[in-house]
Amino acid sequence: MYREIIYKKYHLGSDFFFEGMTEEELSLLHSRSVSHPYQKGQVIFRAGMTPTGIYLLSSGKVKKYTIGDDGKQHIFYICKSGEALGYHSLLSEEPYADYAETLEDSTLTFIPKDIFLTLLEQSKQLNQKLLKSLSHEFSVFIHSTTVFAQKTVRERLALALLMLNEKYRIHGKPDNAVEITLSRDDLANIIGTAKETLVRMLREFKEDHVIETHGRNIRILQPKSLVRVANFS
Amino acid sequence: MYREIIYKKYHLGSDFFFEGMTEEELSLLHSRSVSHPYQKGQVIFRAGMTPTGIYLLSSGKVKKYTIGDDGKQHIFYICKSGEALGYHSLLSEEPYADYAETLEDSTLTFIPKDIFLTLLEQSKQLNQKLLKSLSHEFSVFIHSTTVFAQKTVRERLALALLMLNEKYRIHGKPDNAVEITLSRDDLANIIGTAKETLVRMLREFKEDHVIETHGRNIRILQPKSLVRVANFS
DNA sequence: GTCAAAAATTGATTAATGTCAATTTTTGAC
DNA sequence: GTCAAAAATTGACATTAATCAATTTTTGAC
Repeated sequence: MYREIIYKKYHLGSDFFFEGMTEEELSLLHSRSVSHPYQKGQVIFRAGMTPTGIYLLSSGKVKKYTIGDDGKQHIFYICKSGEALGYHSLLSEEPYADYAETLEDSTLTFIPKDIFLTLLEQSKQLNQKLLKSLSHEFSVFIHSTTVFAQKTVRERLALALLMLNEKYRIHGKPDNAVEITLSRDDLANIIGTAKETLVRMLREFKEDHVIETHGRNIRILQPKSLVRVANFS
Repeated sequence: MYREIIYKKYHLGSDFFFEGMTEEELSLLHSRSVSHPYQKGQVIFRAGMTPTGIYLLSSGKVKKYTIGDDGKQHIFYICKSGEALGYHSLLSEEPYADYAETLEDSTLTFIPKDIFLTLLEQSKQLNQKLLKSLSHEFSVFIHSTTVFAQKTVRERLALALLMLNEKYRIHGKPDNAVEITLSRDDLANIIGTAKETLVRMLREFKEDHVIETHGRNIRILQPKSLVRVANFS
């Protein structure tokens, strides 16, 4: 049950954008799109840059973040394979508002601006999917601001772990095999706290046998305890 | 200078949706839209309800909020006249994710779902404006989450006051005549803190002659001091 | 496997913010 | 204007989380 809620409240839904297109549309899409490997830690785009197209994440993981006035990253989203990146600024005709950076070796497909806009012009379906997805994002972001405005660090950590458990789930493998691989700094920057505070709370969850760690990797043993800790409905 | 930044980072831009429409489109829009007065404190829609149309705020102010798991309001946006409400859930085909409630006596125009969707079907311009506005909202919300994740209560209060100063500005009146009228509870629920903490910080700002209060009303004397306090760029 | 660099962890302390319980002020109806 | 109810303010205290300074563990290149 909680899994559907996590999905609904944390997933942006930019996969599906290019589903159900006609042959013609697909061939236009592929005509000038290029696939490119990225190493772990490579920046895909930066805040302030002008977009020249959009990206599709074919494999790997990408963190999306802003950099606050004090220079610290705020990671507000983790993309997994299938999701699109960079369409907001293309559509709003504004420079990028955020940074995108790979968390592991990844493959991205670049779709040039003119191709994407031509497709958008031609495909009523793509248009509707974008409108629907962007409107859905609204609910994701107001949930997120509410969590930050009202929940404690412990509660936010519990929620983040549940969210990451879904992001790192591997299709076809059992639930309890999920390993969350993320630096402590990144995890702290997801929940908006100091690394030291994060580490202390992880230790508490470990002592309560809610999670276990192998090196930096985290495995969630009792998701339902996290739901309880998060005070989450 | 800071005023433009505040506008860019805090304004959703749903005014303009119906600008520049053809005579035909306008007459369709007006054919079945109804204007209706709302008293201060009336709820316009609630989270979980299914939308039956969208609203245009012709006069007055509306707070948009969620209710957190502990029952507290999180006010994430203040609408002023000209802005639209409720279009997200109509477009995402999901129940309302938030509450809308008038902060003062207001007038709202209701546009039924079928009219709005027909217009959307017919007007490429409306379609593009929605896509552009919804994408822009993304930048507003990630700014907002970053502020909550990284800034102190004092900094958030300074930012909220600057934002409200723009919202409560009256066209044609001098800047220093703006009076922010909002209950302390509402203001606390905007910045995500306890009412008592908010009151203490307001007192500090008062002692530093950055603001002055008349009853519950707040007048900003030195916006630039607030920019400095907010550590804001 | 080895080893240096990077990352994670821990401890001690300080600072920020929340909570609870009065008390005072303001508001809005009459 | 009057007055009760609602809202705002203040004080004392508890709790949460941040910071600073070690120390230990892990990682990744060789």
